[in-house]
Amino acid sequence: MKPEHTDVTAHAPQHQSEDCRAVSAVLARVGDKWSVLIISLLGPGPRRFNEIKRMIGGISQRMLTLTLRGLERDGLVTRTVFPTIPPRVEYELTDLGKSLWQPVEALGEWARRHQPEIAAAQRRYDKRTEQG
Amino acid sequence: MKPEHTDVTAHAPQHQSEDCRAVSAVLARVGDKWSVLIISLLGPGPRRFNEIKRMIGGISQRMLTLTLRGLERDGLVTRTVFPTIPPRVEYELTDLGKSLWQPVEALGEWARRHQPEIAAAQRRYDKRTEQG
DNA sequence: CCGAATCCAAATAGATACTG
DNA sequence: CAGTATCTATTTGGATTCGG
Repeated sequence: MKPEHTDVTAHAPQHQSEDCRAVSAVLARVGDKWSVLIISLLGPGPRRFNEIKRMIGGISQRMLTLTLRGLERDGLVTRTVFPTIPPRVEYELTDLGKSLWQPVEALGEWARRHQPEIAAAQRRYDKRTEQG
Repeated sequence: MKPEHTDVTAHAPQHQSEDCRAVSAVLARVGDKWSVLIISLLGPGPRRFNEIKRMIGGISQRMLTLTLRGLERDGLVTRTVFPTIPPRVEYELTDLGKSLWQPVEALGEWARRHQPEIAAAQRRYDKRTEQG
């Protein structure tokens, strides 16, 4: 394992404004394959590990663990262990996570509305460029 | 090269709702390291290749080319070649791209506001977990 | 049930050199 | 100026096995 966590201030070395770097770094973190999806799922309330796994469907145990750890590290979700048998772990958005949920949903809304346009644009592009 | 372009409908095989998959796929595409940053930069108006490169600062020529191609394929930016010497190529948001610019800016706004909180959360987490 | 550890394949990103 | 080509390093992700 050892994800060797990245620092939100690390990325993008040179002439950028601080703002630009900060935005870029946060988005690089939150814009991985699963984070926004999980944040979106956690919006309505807390969820258990395998519950999230089932809802997403295409994620491996490993990636779910890694992604949740990352979100926890960023202060976006909390992880609560119930010492029962069998064990039970719940993940829930923090206040910070909830504040992120809103712009994420806005983006999700956009994606739902415009996904057909994007698919159409891709088909046009591919048709034009497949030896055209 | 050969990026072997991904289809927005490709991703996430199983039990998800169509919506969930669509959102996930669009976000996976747009949520790479540079796309949102470029969309953000292109909001105010068209830019030339090296202009974008300088503004971002930490991007390689190759990745800028690939990212712009992807955005063009998705119908989010247009690429206009001016047949002058030296050559000049301008990139500009399409209407679809402009409609995406708004939620992207919302996310950027969030990132700017909360970046210090995230950095702080990361420090706390790292301190707690560095052999704690 | 909720993970951690390990191994391995594939996708991604950077450096460099070259071209119209 | 705006790319393309190639080669390599790094990152990422899945499959599997193991443990509390």
